[in-house]
Amino acid sequence: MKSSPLNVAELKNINRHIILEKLRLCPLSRAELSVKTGLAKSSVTTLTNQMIDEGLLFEVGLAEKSNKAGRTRMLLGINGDFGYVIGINLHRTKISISATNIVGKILFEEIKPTSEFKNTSAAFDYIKGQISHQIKNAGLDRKKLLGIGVSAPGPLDCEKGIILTPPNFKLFNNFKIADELKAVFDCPVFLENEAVTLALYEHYCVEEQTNNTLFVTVSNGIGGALIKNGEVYRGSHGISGELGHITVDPNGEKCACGNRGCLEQYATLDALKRRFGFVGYEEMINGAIAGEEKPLLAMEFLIKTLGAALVCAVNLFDLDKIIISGEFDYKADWLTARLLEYIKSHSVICSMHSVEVLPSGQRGFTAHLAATLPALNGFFKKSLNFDFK
Amino acid sequence: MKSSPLNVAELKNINRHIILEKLRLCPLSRAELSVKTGLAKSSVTTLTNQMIDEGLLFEVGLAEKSNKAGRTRMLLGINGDFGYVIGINLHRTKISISATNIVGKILFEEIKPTSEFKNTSAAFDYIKGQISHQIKNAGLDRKKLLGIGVSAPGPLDCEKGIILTPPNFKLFNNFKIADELKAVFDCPVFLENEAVTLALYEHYCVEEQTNNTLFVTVSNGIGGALIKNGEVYRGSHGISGELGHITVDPNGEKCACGNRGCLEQYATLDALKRRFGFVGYEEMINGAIAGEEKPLLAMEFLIKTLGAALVCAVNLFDLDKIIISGEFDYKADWLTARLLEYIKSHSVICSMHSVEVLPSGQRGFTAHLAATLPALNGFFKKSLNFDFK
DNA sequence: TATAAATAGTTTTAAGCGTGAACTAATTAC
DNA sequence: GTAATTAGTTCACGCTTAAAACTATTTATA
Repeated sequence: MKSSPLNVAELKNINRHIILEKLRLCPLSRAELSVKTGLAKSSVTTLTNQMIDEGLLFEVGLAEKSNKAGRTRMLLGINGDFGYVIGINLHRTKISISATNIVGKILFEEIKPTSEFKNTSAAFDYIKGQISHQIKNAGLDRKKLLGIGVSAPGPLDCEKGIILTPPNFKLFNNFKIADELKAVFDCPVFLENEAVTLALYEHYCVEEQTNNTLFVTVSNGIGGALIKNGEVYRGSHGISGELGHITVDPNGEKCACGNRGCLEQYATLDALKRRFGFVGYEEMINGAIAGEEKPLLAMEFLIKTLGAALVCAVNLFDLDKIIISGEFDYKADWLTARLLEYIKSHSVICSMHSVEVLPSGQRGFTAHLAATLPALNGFFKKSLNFDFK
Repeated sequence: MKSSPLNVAELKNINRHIILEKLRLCPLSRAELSVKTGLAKSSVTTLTNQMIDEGLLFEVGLAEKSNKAGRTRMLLGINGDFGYVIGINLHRTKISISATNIVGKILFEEIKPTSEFKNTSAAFDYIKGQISHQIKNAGLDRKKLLGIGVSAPGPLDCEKGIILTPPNFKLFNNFKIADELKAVFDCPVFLENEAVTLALYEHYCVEEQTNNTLFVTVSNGIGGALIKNGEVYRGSHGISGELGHITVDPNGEKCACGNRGCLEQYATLDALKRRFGFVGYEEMINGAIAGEEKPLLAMEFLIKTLGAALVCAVNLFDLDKIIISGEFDYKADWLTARLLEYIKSHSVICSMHSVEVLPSGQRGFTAHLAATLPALNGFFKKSLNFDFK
């Protein structure tokens, strides 16, 4: 109801963030910033010098001489030491805690199996204790903690920061994790599902200019995260992207969700194992690539079911990029090429423009580090959400 | 690539629009505007007085006395005479042209069958001529034309304002209607599909606070428009919401889109007629309400197929409201109640929060008038799209 | 009827913003 | 060594919003 109008202070804040966003990827000179942001040279000088004084930026050094006439550019970069963010990845089998500074340098990481904790308070005590301990251990300034990101299995209430009632994950049932962490560490807390954090990774570190990307993670369930022009699309309640419950076969088995023949019953590794009797995905995909009959059958089944759901998503969201992550992200080119083929021949959208299907290809980058990204994103986007209504 | 940073002029513009947006629904006093917008009283005075000078606002009159101490509020309202917008609805069978002023008062409307035009230029000449003629006829000032909205059957390139290649609609094949109209009338032109314009109607004139609403129109095809917090969700290419091609039966008939068993083959009036041999929808729905066996069977078929697609949309978009418009918007309560029931028992989302299914209930308000809304929306939202990147 | 209290709206003043023009700084081409 | 070119700074200016003191108008109360 109440709006957030703009005053001059917020105006400045917004322009500062526009500069920050430009510098996130690589150092730039003041002159380049002026061109790229549209701000006057003098304004860039004022703002950047203030940010340097505050320790948020620093003068990286003179750019290489360019054979062009004129003074050499002084490159400005984001000062990683300005602050750091923490990522907590709550997984069904393990809890991980990690930290990176604002330019993504890893400061610490630690993983522990969930089996070690007998109840919520034990697990949460561990989290609190470990964060404090690691901050001290790494010699970090408590005041420079800019935010905590938490990724957890859905369903979540991202806005309120509550882990609702995830199946097979009783450890944090109905847990107000954002409030709890805020109370202890006095910093912004961002709760997201794992697909969203991985999608943010793709946006932050891999992609240049994505338009409308669906990030699909396949594990126990099948999650989807939609990123539109760098923004996470959220439904009414921050849930959205429940890809796993697209109907693949209206006459299929009953699913816990109330529907029949949901994608999750067909296109997960477990489902394929059950149906086709494989042990691991490597066996399946290698066999399929080699052209063996049985593995090919299984993969065709996967392509047909997952493909059908993706066609539905492409038609509804008008996607131009789909990124596959999770269980099937191994020798994934074979799968993605065939999924693309399926989508191309089954979607109306594809008659109008092209769609890409890509493997996430970030096996070096673990999901637990991605948990830091919502906090990083929060820092970089901070105070940009002024409201029109 | 290039950003649009904020300067003080744009800042003012934004705050002016925040005020305008508040006044769109009902007159308010300066004091109330101050509270609702968050702007200081003095700022509201400055801005509103300027807008009054420009003729955009006017003093409606003193509010009714309220038994409270203090000076009586002077209500401010939007001055309808400030300007007007034109809406052109290009339908397969008819072309309509209409105009309303900025507070929605109808200034003129005219409908003509498409059969009267033998080619594109004849039809477009008619449109140009009629607009000019009607503007003159109604005694309107050409300079006060604030924008033209065009609704047309998809596929469209809304951004570039091009009608692409709609099936069964050869009259405007690959027609750059926005450019053509801009050249003649020198004002902003907004091209949208009909579902979007109707959804905007729902947002502008009916709803108070919608969050995530899917607007479904059923006619020859089945279109969907998603409105999130008053913004139309657009996919990568302004298409999105291709609800009609959600797969309902993977083993169904081949569809022109390349897929099998698309919703459009089941849940349109034509499809139901083919399958169940009815003449009109009235017959079907009245029979179903009366409990007759055959009509009930047909309606159950409709509920199951349309319901399945809606479940898919609910799961993906995390909707909280679905509005049904078009062919089935007659005695629609019966249908919407049953669709809701179906969705509730088949969607994961519904286990977390409630979803509404409503008939659009705007049969008084014709689609051709809705064509004005993109232009109106453009006027009210103007210059609010500053870019972070 | 007078007065206090409350609310609406205006005026004045101040602090802060981005900008453009004029400036200095540093480099290359000739 | 000089001119041309690019990078970056300084400063006056016009603009913004906001806070405080102000006027205007109403109700409650005595």
